[in-house]
Amino acid sequence: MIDNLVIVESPAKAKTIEKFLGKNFRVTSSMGHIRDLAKKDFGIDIKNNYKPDYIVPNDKKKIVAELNKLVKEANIVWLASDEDREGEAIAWHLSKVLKLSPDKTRRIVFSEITKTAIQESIKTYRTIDENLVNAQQARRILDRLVGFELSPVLWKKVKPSLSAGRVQSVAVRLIVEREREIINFNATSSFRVSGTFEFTDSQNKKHHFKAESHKRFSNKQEAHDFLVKCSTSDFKVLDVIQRPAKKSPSPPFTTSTLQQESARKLGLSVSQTMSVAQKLYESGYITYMRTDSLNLSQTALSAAEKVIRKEYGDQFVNIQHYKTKTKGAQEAHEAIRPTYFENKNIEGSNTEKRLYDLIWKRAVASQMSDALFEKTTVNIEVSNSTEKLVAQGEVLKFEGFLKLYIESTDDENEEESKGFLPPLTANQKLIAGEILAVQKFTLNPPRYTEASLVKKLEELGIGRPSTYAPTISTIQNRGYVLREDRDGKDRQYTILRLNNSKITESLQTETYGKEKSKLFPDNIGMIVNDFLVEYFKEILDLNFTANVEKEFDDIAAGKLEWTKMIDTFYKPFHKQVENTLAVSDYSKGERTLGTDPASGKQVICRMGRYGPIVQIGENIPESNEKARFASLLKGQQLESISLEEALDLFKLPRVVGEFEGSELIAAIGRFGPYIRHNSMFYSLKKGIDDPYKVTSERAIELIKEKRENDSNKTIKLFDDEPQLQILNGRWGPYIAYQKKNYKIPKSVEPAKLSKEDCFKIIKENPEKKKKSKK
DNA sequence: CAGTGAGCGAGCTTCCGCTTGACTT
Repeated sequence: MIDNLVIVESPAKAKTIEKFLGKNFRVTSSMGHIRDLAKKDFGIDIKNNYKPDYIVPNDKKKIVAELNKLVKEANIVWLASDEDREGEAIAWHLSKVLKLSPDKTRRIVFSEITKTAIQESIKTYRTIDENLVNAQQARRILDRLVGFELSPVLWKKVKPSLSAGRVQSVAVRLIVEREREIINFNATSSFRVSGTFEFTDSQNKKHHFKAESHKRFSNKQEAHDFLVKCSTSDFKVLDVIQRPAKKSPSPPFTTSTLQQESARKLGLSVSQTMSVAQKLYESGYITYMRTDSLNLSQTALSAAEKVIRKEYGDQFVNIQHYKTKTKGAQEAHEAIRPTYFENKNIEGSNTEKRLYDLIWKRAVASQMSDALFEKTTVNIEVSNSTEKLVAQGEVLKFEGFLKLYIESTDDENEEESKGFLPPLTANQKLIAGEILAVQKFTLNPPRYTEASLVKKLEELGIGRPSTYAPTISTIQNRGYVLREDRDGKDRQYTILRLNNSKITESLQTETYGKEKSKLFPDNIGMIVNDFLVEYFKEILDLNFTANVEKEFDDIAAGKLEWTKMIDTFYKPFHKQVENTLAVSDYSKGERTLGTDPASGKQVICRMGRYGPIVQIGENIPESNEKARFASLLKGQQLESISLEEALDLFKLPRVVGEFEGSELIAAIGRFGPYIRHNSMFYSLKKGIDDPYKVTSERAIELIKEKRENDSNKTIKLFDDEPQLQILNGRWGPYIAYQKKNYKIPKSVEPAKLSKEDCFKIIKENPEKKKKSKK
């Protein structure tokens, strides 16, 4: 017999709590939700006032069976799932599925896992809050209705297997719209003037420093005019303004900020971060990693305080409570923090250690004092101009939390850190050194990274800590969005240089637009987005989630009937679905690019069966006219391809010449440009060869080079067994036989292997397991 | 891996949020 059975959501949490509760309590876990809507017929009886059809999914049956067994033995069952909408629903589903009688069931909640909080919750148990459960049911059913009605519309009107939903479709929209802003962005430039100045102080010591113009000069002529004035000007200090400044530490991590910092500092993707954090949590090193709360428990605060006092001293301590500002935050947990602040280091993999270090530093720093600075601004008078130059300096007076932790930013063009300024006073005469006017271009809005997209979604109140990583994966798996690097492009900028009263002009080259691990919309993402925005404006609205959340709050407060809310939403929505099916065309992102100068026929681009294509002319059976097709290259988008680029696609494959009686053909394939000869493929060299221009001489050179390499590749052949080869590969020597490759054990010398030895290795090699499809 | 693009149609796909392994590489 079990006196008290406590059910929480996660096994790691169960283990911790069991320690706090003593012998009369048995703690187990439900592993999250144990029931969900059936997939058949929506799992909702729409005609019967949206009656949900809940089932226990197969992978939860085992857990439910175990729980049933434990419940039978228990006197009292304590439902201790999280203190939020989903947690309340989990408790309710448990009570239904396990058929818990009200007299032996108690609902408890605690928002931090500490002994006092848990013992307190046991004293203040309650019953299940039906209103809160109804708010969750409304949330669940709304998501199911939206997802399962919209997705099939896409199957019929765009492409099978696509998906749409309240969260993912808005995520895709953000990326598509940002890309269009970037495509339509026109960089403008202006000139920024900066110079070095020199003076000698009363002790005869020389100092120099840098200052720059407040004003940006809109063109070269204006900048030049200013430099001309400077060339005959005297310079002196107009005034020196000093003011104190401070910088406060960031709050401890939530899921979203952890994902952002871990991407910036450790280069991890959103899902990598979560799986490493999961490991740390299961090992008991950190608190729960899916949270939107900034709160730290009293116990945690005291522990942090102790560490700071010991390691840095009393003046570094500044214990404070952070308040969550995020829309729709549910605050069922603490912020992410080390379980034991005393543990500065942990055991584990390299990545686990580094992520733990980040979490530890961030949590400790959040309880440390502000960093104090003194900022100095020096205005400099230019005698021949009304423009002033400004020098700014910053001196750190007290390190505070900066001793431990500096948060990174996504801003790639952050101001370089301001340094120390020499002691300047008003009226100090200055001698100008070199003065430069440098052309600076405006920057396009930044593309999203996985982590900055999570940040944006969180700001909009869309999605939850447990779904950020899966959502980011879904939109990539559907092909809506690609995570890619892009090479930068070169551009020239002008520098005007004033030195010894002479102005010289020079051109320099800079790289811009280089991208690393950024999210780009792919063709299908843009087509789906445009379709959904056109026909389902309300759901694609960035505020849709925030709007329905208000109604969920009303349901939770008992002010609104959940079925009524769903009905008000569903009736017009469903009508719109039917209307869309009736009126919309098949959506393939078609765009007319212009006319082909050679044939005078129309050139269009669109989505074809195997991907995006360009098409010249049409298939007209009566006149025997055939359309010509060409696939877009990787990286080209239907959205932005020009007529010229489209026509270029038809120039390949191109016959370059002849060699050994066979044609040399240049083309571009999946792995880049190549030369085909006798059904063999020879890659063109990146950055050197151009498939449109490559000559037959160069092609033959490449073929000979490859043959030479291939002959070095061969270690041993067998006359009586031509299929068997011993070769040298990228990872060392291997055996190739019937299109399969086999590793050669390190202990043997490849060249000495006999035919029999090879077959023995082949036989002993374990058959590779087939990739199982989920 | 080096190309394709018509049309028919059975049977399938799909949501968000709460969890942790079971799977590969």
